[in-house]
Amino acid sequence: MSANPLDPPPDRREQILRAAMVCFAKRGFHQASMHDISAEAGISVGLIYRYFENKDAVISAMADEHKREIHDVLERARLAPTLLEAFEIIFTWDCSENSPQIVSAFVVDLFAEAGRNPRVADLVRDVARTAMEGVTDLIARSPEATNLPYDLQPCEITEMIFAVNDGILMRDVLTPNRTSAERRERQTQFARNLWRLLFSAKPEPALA
Amino acid sequence: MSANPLDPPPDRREQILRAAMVCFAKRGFHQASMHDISAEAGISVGLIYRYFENKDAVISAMADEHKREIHDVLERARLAPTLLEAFEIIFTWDCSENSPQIVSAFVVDLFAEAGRNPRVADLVRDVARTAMEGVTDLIARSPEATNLPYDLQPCEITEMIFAVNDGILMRDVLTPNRTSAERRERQTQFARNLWRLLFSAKPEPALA
DNA sequence: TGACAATGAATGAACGTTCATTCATTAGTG
DNA sequence: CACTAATGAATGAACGTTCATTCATTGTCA
Repeated sequence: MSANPLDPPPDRREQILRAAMVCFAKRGFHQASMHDISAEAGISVGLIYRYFENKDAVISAMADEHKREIHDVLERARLAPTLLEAFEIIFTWDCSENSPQIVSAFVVDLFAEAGRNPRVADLVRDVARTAMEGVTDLIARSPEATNLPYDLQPCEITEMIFAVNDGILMRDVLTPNRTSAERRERQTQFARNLWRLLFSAKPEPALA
Repeated sequence: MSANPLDPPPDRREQILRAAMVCFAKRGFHQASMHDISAEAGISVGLIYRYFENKDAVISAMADEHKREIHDVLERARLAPTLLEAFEIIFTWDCSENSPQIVSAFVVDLFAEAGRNPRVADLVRDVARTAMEGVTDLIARSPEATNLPYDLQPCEITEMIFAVNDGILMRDVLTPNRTSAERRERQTQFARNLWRLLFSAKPEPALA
């Protein structure tokens, strides 16, 4: 039952954060108790306080992880060969195989928390700003976007992209029993549709 | 200090729900205590229990109010002379003059709660479904939408509209000190941009 | 007075946090 | 190596606080 002595010692911080993610997604920040988290992690309550000052510190650490994750997504999107593929990466970042629908519940809660906790709001705002700058840059560099439709500003396009992305994420919490593959499929479709609306020339011109 | 005897008797239910909206927006469902609500309403704690079975019933009643409000918005949008004006009504429904940024905080919290409370999820899903059917119908009847762009299905268009709308609402909690007028202006811009992307013919065709 | 509206102190459950204690592991010593 | 001392990760009962909920009491008006 006990760990093999050759195994590396468990990374408690990581273990606690993973358990906290599950509990927060399942019950929300303030309804998930420290006992829930310790039980999910398979450790004692007290041990959490060896690695985190208090419950708020756990929440902040998870927001930090979220920030790092978004950064990674942006990096991957930057490396995509076409703008459409970059879109697809951005729109499906939360469709991980091993954590179905946990991310969206967590992020919606994170925004709700940001609405009343200024420290969390600063963190989320910072992530949002960085991500939007990255995407604006992405669009500016792409050959697809040399002729922007109408007189839309680049930042307006970015805002539209993020609004759509966040909107999907928000609605996702209403359909909790979709598989990762289904969600990925659906969100890819959104990415394609938005890309066509924004950047592709009309294939079938209007009758006039 | 006491009420003028000629005044109509206060509608306690309404009074409590208004106070609850303020408290929920300020602190969230589960951090706002019944004492907070009673203080905000200027009544005693016990009196709340004369009008609501428990705290969950208050939350449900507010979700019901939200449903009725969305219904009203849809009705007003249906009466709008043009589709663009209908869009503007839909996109600015939460920009009430007398309750700045309270609505968005509440709705984000409502979605977060829906992610873990099946009864709330059912309610929100029901609102969402009705609203989307209404908008799909709105689009189908409008002369602007006789030539839908590309091969977008009507329901895909509706999903795009709601994603954008919810996305804006979600991001709104990050900028709490915008005035109602500023938010209205901003959201009207989104409505116009999306409308142009979806329904207006390209004024400047691509070089090819 | 009777009927109902309203109060707010009391209750007990649940929570975040603390800390005295345990014990496997490691270091020190001959 | 054998034996003991020191370490600090890990535990979980206990503490003080907060909260939703109850209900005996008080106020109001016909």
